[in-house]
Amino acid sequence: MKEDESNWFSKWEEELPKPEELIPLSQTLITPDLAIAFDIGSSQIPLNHHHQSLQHHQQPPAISTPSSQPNSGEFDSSELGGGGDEPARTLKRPRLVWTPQLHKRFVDAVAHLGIKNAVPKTIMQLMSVDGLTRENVASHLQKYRLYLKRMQGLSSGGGGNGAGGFGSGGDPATDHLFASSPVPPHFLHQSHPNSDNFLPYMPVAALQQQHHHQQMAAVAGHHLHRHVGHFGSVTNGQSNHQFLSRQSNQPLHRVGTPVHNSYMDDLESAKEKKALTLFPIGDD
DNA sequence: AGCGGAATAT
DNA sequence: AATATTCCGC
Repeated sequence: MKEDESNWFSKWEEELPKPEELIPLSQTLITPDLAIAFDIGSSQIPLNHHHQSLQHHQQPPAISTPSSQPNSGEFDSSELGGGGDEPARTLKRPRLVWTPQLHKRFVDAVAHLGIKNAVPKTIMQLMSVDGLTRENVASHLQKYRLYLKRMQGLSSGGGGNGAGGFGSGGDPATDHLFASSPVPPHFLHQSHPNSDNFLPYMPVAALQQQHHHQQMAAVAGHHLHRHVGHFGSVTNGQSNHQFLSRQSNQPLHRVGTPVHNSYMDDLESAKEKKALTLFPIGDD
């Protein structure tokens, strides 16, 4: 059984996002509106591309909520109410789409924090995905917990598979996303009573092993990034290392160039509501 | 005052 | 169904 742990751990190592994989992650959620609003158009953030990124929703009726949004009167725009068409700077974040990659990061973060310390804020920090909000994580976490719970109730046979397959256990319609990442065993067991943190030691070596390849990480406007420096030690004597930490600052070359992944493309063009899709690429 | 979490809304 | 937003207790 201890092999289990080392085993999943090895897996975990392997599954660590490689630099290349991090890129798409980092050019995430900043909408052009936001970028503009922040005047950080300097860098890049090409989101304005036809699909793949934000989307203005239809704005809700009431104009209320005037109090917030210090729009600094620049685009005073009498907002909706009368115009009611282009809510120019009605800043509203696009819905976050939890891609398998993102979810994986989420799971990894939770796994390493231990269920106990895995709270939205901490998870968010560990994930260090730039546009990610605590609310995003909280919402996802809620759903994820339900998923885990449901799974514990079942025979342990079919639950946490996921790698490559799905439907194992016979629920094809199961939570698509959740089934796509390996759920660390301990998740299903129990909330660890007192001796939390099982992680022996983060083989940071493994990370370092990645050597300094082209560590291009951050890409999007590194300006308004809420990058978290690092997490030396959160609260409890958890074993926090700086494993996932990277990206954010590091103005490497702009990668937003020919990274055109034509994937679903207009697949959803039919839809009115597009959501922020971090990275269309889907591998694991 | 903010956070975490369930409830509720879209 | 998937996310977001609200509500409430700490």
